[in-house]
Amino acid sequence: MKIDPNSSADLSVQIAQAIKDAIICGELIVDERLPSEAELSDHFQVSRPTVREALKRLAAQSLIRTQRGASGGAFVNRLSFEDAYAQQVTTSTLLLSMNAVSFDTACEARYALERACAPLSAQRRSADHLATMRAEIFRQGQPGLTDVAFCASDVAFHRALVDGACNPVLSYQLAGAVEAMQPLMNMITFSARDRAAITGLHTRIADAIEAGDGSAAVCGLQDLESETRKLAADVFAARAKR
Amino acid sequence: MKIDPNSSADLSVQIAQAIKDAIICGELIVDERLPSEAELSDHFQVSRPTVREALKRLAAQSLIRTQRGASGGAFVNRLSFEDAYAQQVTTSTLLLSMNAVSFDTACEARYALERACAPLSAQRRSADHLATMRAEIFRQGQPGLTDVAFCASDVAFHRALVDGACNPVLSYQLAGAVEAMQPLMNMITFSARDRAAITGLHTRIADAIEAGDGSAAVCGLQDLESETRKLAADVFAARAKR
DNA sequence: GACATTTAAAAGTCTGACATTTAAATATCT
DNA sequence: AGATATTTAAATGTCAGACTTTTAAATGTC
Repeated sequence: MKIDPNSSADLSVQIAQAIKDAIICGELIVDERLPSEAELSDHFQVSRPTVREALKRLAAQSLIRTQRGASGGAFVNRLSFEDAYAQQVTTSTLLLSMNAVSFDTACEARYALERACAPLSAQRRSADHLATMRAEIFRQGQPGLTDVAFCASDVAFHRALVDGACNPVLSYQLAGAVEAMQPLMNMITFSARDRAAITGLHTRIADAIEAGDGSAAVCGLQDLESETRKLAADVFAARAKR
Repeated sequence: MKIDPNSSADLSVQIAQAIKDAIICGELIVDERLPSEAELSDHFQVSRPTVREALKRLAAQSLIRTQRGASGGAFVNRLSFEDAYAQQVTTSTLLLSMNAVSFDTACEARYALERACAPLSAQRRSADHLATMRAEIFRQGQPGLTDVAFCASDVAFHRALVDGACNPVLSYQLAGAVEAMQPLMNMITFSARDRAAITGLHTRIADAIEAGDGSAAVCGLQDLESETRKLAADVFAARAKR
């Protein structure tokens, strides 16, 4: 682990990168303890605050965790699926909100990816996944449900569908696509009729998953995509007219 | 933007979270300048190094950028697709390498997602995307190509396929799935015969994309997945025997 | 052997200072 | 007057050293 004293980049950036590289190339392995801040500042010939800034950068990416007290220090963190999932969701959400991504573009991506999961989910879903889907469908039919709660339930339904594929990598990759749509969906007001249409399609999809019929599930998702996009188009058109 | 003085969490974590929340909820908008470090430390009643650690955490996630000099400071950063893409790739790569994800699991996820892009790509790909695919196929046939270079070319081919869908959200979401496979693929040694089989399938896929035949491309990807998994299984079996 | 106490190591925080960068204000020259 | 050089001030980047808090391990006591 070395830094280039002639580089114009900030020291804390260089140090963070050096440690990150060491982790990526396997020089530092999971749960291994990094040298203490004092030792690092000595090694890189910088002050402790500078080392600390570098470590905070890594901590922000869940690459390390720190522990206080005797035998504490910074440890290489095993990046868990949960951590990666959470990162993926916030990054995707911000990406969409900051780049004026159209509803259609995001929607297309989401459903294209979900359709990829459907056949696997139809084959492998556990009873639990199916139960979650049914429970969310039931919730969506409840009167007095707010639009925000309806959208949240929608996301939960789709998440169960994706998780049904029993492939954690797939679940992780889909996290952003599914959850980042929620803020966009929240901009829509759902009439009772819209909700019924959506819930009906959800039922169709759940039935297909239950029957192990992947292609039927794909068709259901296809129709749900059309329905969602039509709905959004109507809402935006009405809003533009006003 | 407030922090809870009774919380047990580190101050820099709390401050970073407070600013992050302000960005997510739109209280701070893109390119807006945050208060100076001195003002922030005054506002939160903490020292400047503590504020700086918080800012470094945010900078690590590309949520802010800092600029030195007069009229410098920290600015809310527009999260670009490039930044998000890079983050996604490193996170996915680390996730796979640190969690002993099986080759099959990662492979399944990758090809399932790619098949989702194929029909869109067949419809929308530009001449440029197609040219890239052809060029990579040509490169893969060159004698004397190292295994690592072969894998890199493979990734470039698939990236062009995905980008052909002309949906930046899709490209971003696929980044991790496609690129994170590279280290896993690099563990395989490709015989001349293996390479020919893969390159042949690539040609089949490119032909289908060129013809605008989405389902043929999906079939090609299906076969490529089988081929890849078979190949990997053979390599691992041979290695286990030794 | 079980429990309480001490101790030391490490991260977390603070204060205050200095260095460096950079844009804007000011001064100077043509 | 306008262009160019200089100064200035504000902001981040860096440093040094001290103090606080947490925590596990060593030590001591019953």
